[in-house]
Amino acid sequence: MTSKQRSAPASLATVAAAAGVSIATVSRIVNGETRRASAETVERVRKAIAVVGYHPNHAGRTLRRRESRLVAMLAPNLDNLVMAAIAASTEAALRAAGYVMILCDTHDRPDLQDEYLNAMRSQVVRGYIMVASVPSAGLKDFVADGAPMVFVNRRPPFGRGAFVGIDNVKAGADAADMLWSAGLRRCGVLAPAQGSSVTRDRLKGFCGRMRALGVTEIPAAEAAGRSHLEIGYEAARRLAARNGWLEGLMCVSDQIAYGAYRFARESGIVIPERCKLVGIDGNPLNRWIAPWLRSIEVKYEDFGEPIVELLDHVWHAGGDAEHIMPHGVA
Amino acid sequence: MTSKQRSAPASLATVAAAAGVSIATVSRIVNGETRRASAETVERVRKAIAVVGYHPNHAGRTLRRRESRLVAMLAPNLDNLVMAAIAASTEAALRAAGYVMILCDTHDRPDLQDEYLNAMRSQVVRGYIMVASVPSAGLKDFVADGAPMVFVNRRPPFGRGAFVGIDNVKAGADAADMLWSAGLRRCGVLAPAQGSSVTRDRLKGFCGRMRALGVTEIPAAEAAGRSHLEIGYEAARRLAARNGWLEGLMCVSDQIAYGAYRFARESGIVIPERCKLVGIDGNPLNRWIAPWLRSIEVKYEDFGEPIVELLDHVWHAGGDAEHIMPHGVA
DNA sequence: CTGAAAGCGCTTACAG
DNA sequence: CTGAAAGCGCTTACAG
Repeated sequence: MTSKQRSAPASLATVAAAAGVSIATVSRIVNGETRRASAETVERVRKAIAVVGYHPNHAGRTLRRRESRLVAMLAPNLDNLVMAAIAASTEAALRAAGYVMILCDTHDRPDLQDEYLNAMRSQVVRGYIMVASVPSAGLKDFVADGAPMVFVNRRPPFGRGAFVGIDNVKAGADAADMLWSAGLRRCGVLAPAQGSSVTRDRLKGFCGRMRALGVTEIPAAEAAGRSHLEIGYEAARRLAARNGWLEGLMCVSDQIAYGAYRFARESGIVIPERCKLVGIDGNPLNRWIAPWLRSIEVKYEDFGEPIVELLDHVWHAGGDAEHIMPHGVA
Repeated sequence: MTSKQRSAPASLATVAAAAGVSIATVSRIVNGETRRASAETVERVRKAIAVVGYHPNHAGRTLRRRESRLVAMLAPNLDNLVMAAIAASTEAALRAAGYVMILCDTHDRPDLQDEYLNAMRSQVVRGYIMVASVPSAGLKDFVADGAPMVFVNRRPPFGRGAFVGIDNVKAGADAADMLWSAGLRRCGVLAPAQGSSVTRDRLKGFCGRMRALGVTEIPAAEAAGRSHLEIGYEAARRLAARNGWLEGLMCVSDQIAYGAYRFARESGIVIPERCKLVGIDGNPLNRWIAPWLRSIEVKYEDFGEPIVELLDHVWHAGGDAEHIMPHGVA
């Protein structure tokens, strides 16, 4: 039975004393360098470790090695299954490589992003995974300093950097094809007001393809805000007020489609009979409760591997790099 | 312009040399002890900090102080908006109190939970927030050792510990009332097979209330698995196969209701006309795309504050404690 | 095969 | 008001 009193935790010195060997020897054995020690010593140290209940203290190791096994992920929010899928897969890939991921919620705010960047540097993290980063003074400094970074979804805001994401221009074009091949000719677009590179590219791809198909007029509505749900609702309201209900709507993200769906329902419009919705992201909830939504599928649960690969690349080779993920048409 | 070469980061010693003062003085000023230094010295040090680009290294501080500002949250998954809301609010509350949260995804697996507990102890974290923890050997040891822990949603598995969650028995009873007051008399229950304390309490409350209302037969179906979506689908299938479609279904969680909804749709059953669904959790997506679901509302975005309060309690006062959160009937 | 020793960056009584 | 010094736990050439 373990005592309920908290005593000073055992250190290498405690183990060394218990085993009657030097600290250096214990350190080597703890770190798996067992071939350079006699079997008998290894055994004695192992026993001592169990007896005194030793657990390594990474502060000491980090201080000495000048690097930790921590990797920071900065994400704009957690309330989106897209983020959850990216975070979960990256966490798994990092863990498999022996790293621990710290997930920071920046709320899409530059000031919080900088606060976290500084906090993470103080933790001596080994790398930064910036999911949908926002341009900020601190980020600019980190990039200039050559901090090991991988950007996800949104492209590096200051040029340099590794990138993992889909071809958003193509995804937008595919969304156009989806509506077109369903026979719809008069379609609108719903998007966030202050678009990131993601939004811009998806719009560009969609409109480009539509024009190539001979469509000259593409009604569009935007709305500001942080929640794509609310953006979708408001943009749908504006578009309907201006252009009435169109045959189809291309929504820059599935969450925007969810918002548009709600406004349609409240307006007595039946989706998809009266108006077809197409989104981008392939939200995993679609097949369960949003069967009315057709979406460009992105396998965010596959992002973890290439993200860690690129981080590795940044560590060892350095220099820019990108990994474009495939997307599907469900 | 910052150099693109990475040089050794500035330490207190760098600053001290640049300012022509001792390391101790710089340390004091960095830590805000400015009243014990002359204004002139403070100014000189501040300037030196800016010039050499100093940023504190927490490894050194943690080693010396024998404690960090890190708090670990272990959660069974991220792919549920319930978790996202708890994580986001806790992160905000911790940040306001000067702590940094590390979010770990245990995938509801005892082995991973133990792996993370050990990793977090090595990071010298100051506390552990166990969201829906699972019983494990490591957890038992940590509890016995008196590690500072707050349990969320699921009760402490080994007796001792602080707890934040709702009154699940009452929530189950409220769900029963919801169906009853809608005039439904023949209702079934959908639940996960290996129920946690959450599931058990919700079922207990529901069945107890139903019996009190004179209902003697309550058809129930269970299914195993990790995904409540799939559990809901499968349990609905089993119940329908055994009892046909009932008037109403009480789903232990909203995610289970989503699963049941899909099975109903695939079976040509119209929800809610043919069968009413009641869930528990108040998933924020309901109002957007699941208007057919009535749910017992839980404000998970309010959990952060009491969680941090209880952690504080554990640190200072110690001993068991609990904070029961209210829930609503939407 | 093993150990003594230096040093990572920081804090903190203590002395002055 | 300021500094010299010890020490937190660990790793790692180096010597033997």
